[in-house]
Amino acid sequence: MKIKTKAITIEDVVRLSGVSRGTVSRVINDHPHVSEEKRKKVKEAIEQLDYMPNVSAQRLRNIKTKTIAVIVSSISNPFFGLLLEELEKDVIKLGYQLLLCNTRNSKKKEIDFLRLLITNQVDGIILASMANYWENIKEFVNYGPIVCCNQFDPKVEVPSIGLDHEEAAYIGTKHFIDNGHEKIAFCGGISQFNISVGRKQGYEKALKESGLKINKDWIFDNVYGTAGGIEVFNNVANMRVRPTAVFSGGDEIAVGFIKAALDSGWKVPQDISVMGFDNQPIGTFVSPELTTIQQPIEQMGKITIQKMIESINNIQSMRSEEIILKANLIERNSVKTI
Amino acid sequence: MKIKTKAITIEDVVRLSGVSRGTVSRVINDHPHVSEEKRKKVKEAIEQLDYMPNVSAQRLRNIKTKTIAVIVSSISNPFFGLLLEELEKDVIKLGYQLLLCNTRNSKKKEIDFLRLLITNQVDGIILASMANYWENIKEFVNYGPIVCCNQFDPKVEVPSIGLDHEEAAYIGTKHFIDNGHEKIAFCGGISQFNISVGRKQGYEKALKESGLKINKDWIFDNVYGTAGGIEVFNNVANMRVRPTAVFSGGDEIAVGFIKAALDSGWKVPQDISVMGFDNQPIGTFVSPELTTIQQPIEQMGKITIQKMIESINNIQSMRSEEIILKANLIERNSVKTI
DNA sequence: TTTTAAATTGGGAACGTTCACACTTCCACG
DNA sequence: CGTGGAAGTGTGAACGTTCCCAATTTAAAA
Repeated sequence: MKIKTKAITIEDVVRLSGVSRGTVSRVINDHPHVSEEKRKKVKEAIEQLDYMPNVSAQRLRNIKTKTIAVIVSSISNPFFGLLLEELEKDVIKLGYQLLLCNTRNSKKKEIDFLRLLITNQVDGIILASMANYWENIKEFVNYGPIVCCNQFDPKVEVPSIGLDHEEAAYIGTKHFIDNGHEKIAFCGGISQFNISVGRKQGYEKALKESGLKINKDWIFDNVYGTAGGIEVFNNVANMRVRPTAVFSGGDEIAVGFIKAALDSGWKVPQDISVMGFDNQPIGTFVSPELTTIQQPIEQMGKITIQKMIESINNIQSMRSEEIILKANLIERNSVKTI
Repeated sequence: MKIKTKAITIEDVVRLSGVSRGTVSRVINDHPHVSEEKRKKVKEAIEQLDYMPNVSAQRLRNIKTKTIAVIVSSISNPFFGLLLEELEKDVIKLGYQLLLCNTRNSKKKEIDFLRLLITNQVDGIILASMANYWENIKEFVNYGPIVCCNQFDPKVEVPSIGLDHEEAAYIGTKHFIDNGHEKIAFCGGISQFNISVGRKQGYEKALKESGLKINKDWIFDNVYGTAGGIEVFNNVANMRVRPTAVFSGGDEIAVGFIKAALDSGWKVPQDISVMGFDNQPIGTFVSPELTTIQQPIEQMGKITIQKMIESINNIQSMRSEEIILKANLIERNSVKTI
């Protein structure tokens, strides 16, 4: 390969255009108080030299990095994939870059990533998953904007954008009830902070509202992945009084449940109805297609970025603020309807 | 929030430790020629002040960013999710960061991202997907290391790590043949550069080797996603002479095909065998579970990072080099065996 | 015309590092 | 006891910007 040539700097532009460094800088940054004539000259010189400002120097001078870090627990989790896709799209439009921070739920890694804020390597951090308790993170708020996305912790002292999990579970459970189901089971998904708690409340609320009894045997906690769904099915299959419907805390759980049911010769939704959560692509790949709850990921991404930019531009605005989004019911074929 | 306090700089360490700036810098960078006594003093001061070097200043001085960009066409594509997970893991270990570049197959965006190299914003770029032809990208090689991962283009003049798609398709097709299948269909997947071409060659090679005729009607090109799989099934269902096995260029295609088959009352694999590609999680969520070809993503990530680091450290080593990995057959239940 | 304000322009200083160089000290060796 | 070289240390310069301030020009108001 060719030897990397010495970079073109602002001084080269100065020489070619015949104006001063200050003026060139003003042109680059679209500042006022530059005559049209010189502005044109500078632009031509920049064009001709294919000059691009050195970002490191700009960062050093400005203390702005035009970079935002996103902390997720696992990039390969499809939910985060979709969320990242959304965040990236919005962030790029505004001239920012996205730094990928994958924690695998390591508390230490999360802290290391948060330190990016202290060292001025990023302008802000989006916490899309949280491995530590807020107590252990809160100090970082002093070093730059943090926005939470996808989860709530009532203690959090920054803007949080997330789903109303209680309402989501309520809608789902209500959908069962409206279609004549009275014996409804609930899988809590992994009890990540208070997401599960909220969902269970929504589930119970819907039951109570319709005068249905809550049966502890039908509530499963810490169910995770397809394996978890299969396990739940095995439990259900062995019950004397079985539920006719299962609200599950994730599409994988639902798919696992359905798979186990079909494998045991059951018919879905005739013998048992199942509802997923998250509206992941898998839901349409299976038969019957999964009725599920959809998170408004696009909206979540948009608002997160908006709040982040606001926080970056006006450090005052970094206050506790919960933005709660509504879930959507996606009706497909895994729920027996009237 | 508290007002962001003025950052602690090397000068603060100088004052507290009572040595010179140069010595502090030497301690920070683990350079020799520092007495144990002063080294200790400096370390204590750093500890006490919780000092962290300003990365922007280091970058400006060093022209090293300790950041690597990864260009992918879509983060939400599960394959890239897995690959990113792997890349991130290895990169972090070496003290680098990962900048996420999502192109959505936009040629312009890809070019914009490649420009990060020119502006010294990253030390290197991993091209995990390629929206442009190599001709239009090659100039960027002059500005820093580029490594290709996940695809080959014979013209590419940098290290490339990828799957031997020809062999992968050969293995898959052979598996059908070894289990008594003689009428085997092929879905090419999206014809992304020469991936599809290689696969088709492997498919044809296996057939020829066993003296089987190639039937053009059974070769489907540009099939994509579950919808594509369904479409292929509809085609197959209407044939007078139907294949008994389908090799598909992606798990989604395979799942779509199976779904359509089951919906039409077919039995899989009794009535028709199906093989996927990529070994995505979906494959285990469906019934029958999908027999598929697995890409060695972990290995691919590891080697990619290794080549990238080599290229960064020794700019000479940036030459054309193809590293071809072997695929794995994952046997599950979607292929009728003898 | 004179005064005043605004627009335009140039150049020094600063951002926080690391590097190159110069200087001192120390020790080994003849 | 002088000499050479290595180890240890401090300081000025440089990396490439942007900001601030002062100087100059221009335009508007009186």
